[in-house]
Amino acid sequence: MHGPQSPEPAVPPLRRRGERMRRAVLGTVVELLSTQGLAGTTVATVARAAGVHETSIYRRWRTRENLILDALATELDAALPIPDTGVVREDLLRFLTSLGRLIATAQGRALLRLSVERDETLEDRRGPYWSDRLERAKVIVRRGVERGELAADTDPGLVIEAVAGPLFVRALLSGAPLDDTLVAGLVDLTLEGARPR
Amino acid sequence: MHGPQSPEPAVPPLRRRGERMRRAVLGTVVELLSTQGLAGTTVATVARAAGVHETSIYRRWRTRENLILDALATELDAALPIPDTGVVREDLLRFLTSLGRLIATAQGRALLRLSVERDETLEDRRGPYWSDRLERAKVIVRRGVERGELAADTDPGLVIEAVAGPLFVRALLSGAPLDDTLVAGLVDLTLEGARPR
Amino acid sequence: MHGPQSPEPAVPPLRRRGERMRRAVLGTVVELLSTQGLAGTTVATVARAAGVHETSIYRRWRTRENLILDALATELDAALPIPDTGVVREDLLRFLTSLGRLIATAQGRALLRLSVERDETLEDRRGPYWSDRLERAKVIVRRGVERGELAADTDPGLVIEAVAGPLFVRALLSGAPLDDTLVAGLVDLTLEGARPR
Amino acid sequence: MHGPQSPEPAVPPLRRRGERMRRAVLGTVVELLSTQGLAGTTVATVARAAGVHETSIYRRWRTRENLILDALATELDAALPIPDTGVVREDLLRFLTSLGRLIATAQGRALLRLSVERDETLEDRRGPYWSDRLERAKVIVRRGVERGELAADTDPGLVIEAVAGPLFVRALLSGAPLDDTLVAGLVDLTLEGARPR
DNA sequence: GATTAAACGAGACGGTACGTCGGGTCTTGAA
DNA sequence: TTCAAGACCCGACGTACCGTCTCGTTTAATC
Repeated sequence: MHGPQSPEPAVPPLRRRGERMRRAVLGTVVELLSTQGLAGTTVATVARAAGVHETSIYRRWRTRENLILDALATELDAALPIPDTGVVREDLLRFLTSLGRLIATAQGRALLRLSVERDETLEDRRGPYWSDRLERAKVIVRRGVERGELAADTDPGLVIEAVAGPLFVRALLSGAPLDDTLVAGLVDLTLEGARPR
Repeated sequence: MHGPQSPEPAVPPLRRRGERMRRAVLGTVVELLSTQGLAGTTVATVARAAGVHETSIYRRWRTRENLILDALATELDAALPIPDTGVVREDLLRFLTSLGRLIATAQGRALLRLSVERDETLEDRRGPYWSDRLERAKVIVRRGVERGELAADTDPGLVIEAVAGPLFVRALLSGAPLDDTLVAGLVDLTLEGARPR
Repeated sequence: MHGPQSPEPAVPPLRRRGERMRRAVLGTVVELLSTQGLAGTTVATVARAAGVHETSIYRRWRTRENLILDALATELDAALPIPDTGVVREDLLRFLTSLGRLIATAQGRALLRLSVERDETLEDRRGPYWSDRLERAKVIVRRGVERGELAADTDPGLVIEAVAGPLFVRALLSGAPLDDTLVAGLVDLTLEGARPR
Repeated sequence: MHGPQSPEPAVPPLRRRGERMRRAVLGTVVELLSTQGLAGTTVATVARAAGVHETSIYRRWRTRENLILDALATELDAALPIPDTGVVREDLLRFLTSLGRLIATAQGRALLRLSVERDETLEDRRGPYWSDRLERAKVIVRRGVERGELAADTDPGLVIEAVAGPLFVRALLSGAPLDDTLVAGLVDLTLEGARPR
């Protein structure tokens, strides 16, 4: 407040209160999602747990959906690094492993569900989350092509979808586990194909 | 009510009225799902549209979820044939095309979403629907292996997941289209692999 | 249940539950109005005190206003008898005294205030309450005219308004007391006039 | 603050900017009251229409009530002259006509309603407005008594209440019109009485 | 003409109450 | 027995105002 030697002299020190509140609420949301699940994460609950008034939440986020989405996006951002080991197989393995872990998280599952519940009447701001992450992973394939590891006409998007798709399906539909053997199997299948050699 | 000369002796007597009502309600549900979406398919709406009292629906199906599930399962059953052309590539293409069409249906999408919304507190009766269909498709791969078209150590489940997964992902998350080139690309990628040859 | 010898065979014995609830809620409203005042009579308060769910109240009365109005109208109906002693002065005195007492009641004051708050956007269902009561009192004047006690061209409505008006004004605006000397003064002034005789 | 040679010793200096703001806001309040009614005159509305920040209004008037009251009092003050023609009937006619016109105004009606809404929990600063005006009108009656036009024991307050009361009642409760024949009828009835002569 | 205290702009937040929606249960009368 | 009809319970969502608080900025009177 009085610090004259503050590192950012021109930065407006405003918005302190609002920012604190925002963090507190979003943190509470993520925590509740993990412990109580989606249905248990009601606005009233969040408000109480965060020590904030319900109306304040509605003022800022307008709807429960926005609130939860914001929480998840904020907390999950930058959680999926794109590896670059120089070997495409290794890159895909690491990427898929991270993705699998993310999906297995409480937050991951919550965001997945929300992404699916996109209502017709709602403009969409959720699908993009996952699409973006898959989009960014395409570079792994491109680098493999450049290095000659993969065929020149390989479709990066297709490869990423082929390896990542089953993970989502398992999480969303079958509930089957997402272990390392699955990941390795998928990567190898996609790289080498099922034909006998 | 007690019709003794009923033509079908094995059919449980009674239930005449109930059966008509059941069909009417389930049909209404499917129609509403297509036109109003999942959120718009409320018990009250269904009751009104079907000319039935809400209470009767609750009596029979107990919860809204059961109702919708029943409707979808009834309408969608046996809608996914497993082709057998003698060529694994062709079989996979046909299977995936059917699956894509099914998913693109209003009912298909509705069932998909419902399958995802499985709450922690709810015992699951939905995942199985899709798992079963994928399970049955494994035979396509097995036949390919037997014919020598595929490597002997090919994991049938893995192949099916690899080709089908992206379809689900697109339907649920990205909303990207499910066209023939996607299907062909997936099948070829999975069969031949991405390595240069 | 099956009572064939029921005394009122044609009367629908329905609505038992609803009626009990209605009485309980309306009674609670009147009581709260007396003790907590208008502002303290909130839907939530009423619901709690009546042991009824809030939404049930909204279902039946739709708005708080309707609820309170209904309560007051129900409780106050037929609370204002029109006397007929054969002497116009006596009739007016008694009528005014009743009216004053009614106005002084908690319910009376509440209904008065509500009657005034008639919003422009609302079709009116309140003004009539008091207008009706004044309307019915006109007969007192008419009988006085017939008996020759009052001038033949006396306007009954005018007389009633002249004697009753000040009571309302005191209750609504000045808060001055409504005692017997006021009532007597008003009646005599209206009957005899202020001119010296 | 202590300026000794200040021309107006009692007038507090400062407050130049504030005065412009004050007029703007109060004017807006009255206008909104006329067009939108009491319920539509919310602090936010006033602030927006007056081009002033909400907080500034709260700072100055503390509550919405004070604001509206201040607006009305300022705009309505000195709007009700006490005539003195030398003839009591004429004086009463003129006074009542002015009063009727005032009541019919948007501001008049607004003030009337506010006067009525005085809540138990609120100390009263409104009733006095109308009481004062009626109080001042008593002199009309007193002058009539002095001139011998009215009986010596005439109660001035009673006469004023008797003629003015019905006007308020019509405005507040019945919504009936306040025309000249009503005014004349009331005055004559109160002066001459309803007895046959 | 620079300074300084009061007033104002701006934006949250706390708090109360209203009204709505939808899922699910219970009771009663009638077929 | 089954079903129609109508309430009711219950929990959650979203909205509208009123009033308070904090901080930065302008304005206007004073030095």
